[in-house]
Amino acid sequence: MPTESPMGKVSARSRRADALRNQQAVLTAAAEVFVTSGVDAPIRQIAARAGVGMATIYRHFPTRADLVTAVYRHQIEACAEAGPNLLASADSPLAALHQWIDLFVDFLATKHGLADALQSDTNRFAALHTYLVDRLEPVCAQLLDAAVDAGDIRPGTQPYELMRGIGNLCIGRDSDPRYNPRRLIELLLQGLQRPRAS
Amino acid sequence: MPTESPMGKVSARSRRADALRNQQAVLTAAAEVFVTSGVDAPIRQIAARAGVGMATIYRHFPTRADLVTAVYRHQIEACAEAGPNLLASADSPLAALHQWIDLFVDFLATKHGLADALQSDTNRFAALHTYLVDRLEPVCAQLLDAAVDAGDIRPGTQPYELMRGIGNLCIGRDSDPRYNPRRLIELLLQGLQRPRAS
DNA sequence: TGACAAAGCGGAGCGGTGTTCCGGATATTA
DNA sequence: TAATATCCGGAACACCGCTCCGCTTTGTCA
Repeated sequence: MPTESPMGKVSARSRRADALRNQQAVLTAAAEVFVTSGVDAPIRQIAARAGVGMATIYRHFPTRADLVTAVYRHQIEACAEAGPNLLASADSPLAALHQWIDLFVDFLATKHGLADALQSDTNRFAALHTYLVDRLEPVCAQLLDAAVDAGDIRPGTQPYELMRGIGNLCIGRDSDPRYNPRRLIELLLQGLQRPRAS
Repeated sequence: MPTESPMGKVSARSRRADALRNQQAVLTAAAEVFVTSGVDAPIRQIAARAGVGMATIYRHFPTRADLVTAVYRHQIEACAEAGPNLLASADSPLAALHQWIDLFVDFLATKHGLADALQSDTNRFAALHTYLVDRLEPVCAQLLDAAVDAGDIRPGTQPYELMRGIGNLCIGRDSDPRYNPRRLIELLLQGLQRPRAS
């Protein structure tokens, strides 16, 4: 008998075996489809690849955000855990912040259309947005605070705003070779380092 | 007899009067609908408000981008013309750049979902993107060059990248009170002013 | 003025997508 | 094995972008 996870996130208690199998199949299929067709791929396509009906997907993942969150949960978790590690290993808090933002950008940039979907005008993907913020904002805040304490950057920047700005800058990165979000993010960090606007 | 406009943009030559009336009705209706429902409002809705069929809209504005461009052409034009004027009237090239970017942000921020749509992953709105860049990039380049020549900002920043970054930062501005794109844009400009990263 | 051709119009219809619903299949338990 | 709670599949409905074609309106010319 498996011990119940504290959050009960994927608790196997009293669930039929085929339901679990299907949930796994959906996750695998979704991960594959997202790579080629982006996170907005039609549900029918994911269902077909997983060999299940559409209702099965909706049953396990009521909103698209739930599905996307489940698919990327591990990578988000890894990004969150990297924060404190970088703070311990990097040469300076500022360097740690730099490297962590690089990780964050890598995550967003390798997911076809993820950044685009995240900041959409409506609240599609609201659940994913919430999860991402809940998990990563404290990490970003810790890195920011450390850099401020070390005198590397000016105080006053809100972690939520910074993360969201970085996410926004990553949108549509591959639609034009003239646009490279990393250069602008670098500029943003330069702005943070400026000691103080008189 | 009206003189033909140089670009032939809305040339009235050899067009039926009802066609012109309808085109105007569509533009008016679209402008109204965009305010409440955003630039992604269903074509049917705009058609109903204008009192025309959907085909009439597609006939005058083959793509959605054409319609949006026509609706906002005057404002884009005004923003383009403001560039040189600001350069002449502001205290410094840097101040002119600041003020012009403020205008640009005002334009984007008051259009429900415009920024969102502009940078979408696919090339919906490609025509609008092209028009905006063609018209505003030279203006932005002129302001940047002047600021560089005056020694106000570091060289090397591409106007296209800057404009696009600013546009991206304006996405989803009203979905969370914690997010204020202007603060981040200010940070970006601070980064530009930093004399030189060693 | 009146008729004719060209220009323009409207909305039904097609293809695609999200989401729901329910009769039927399946796993689990006794 | 039989009973039942659980779960499944895809048909069905709603909505949207876009096209197509029979019909209407307009401008023109005798």
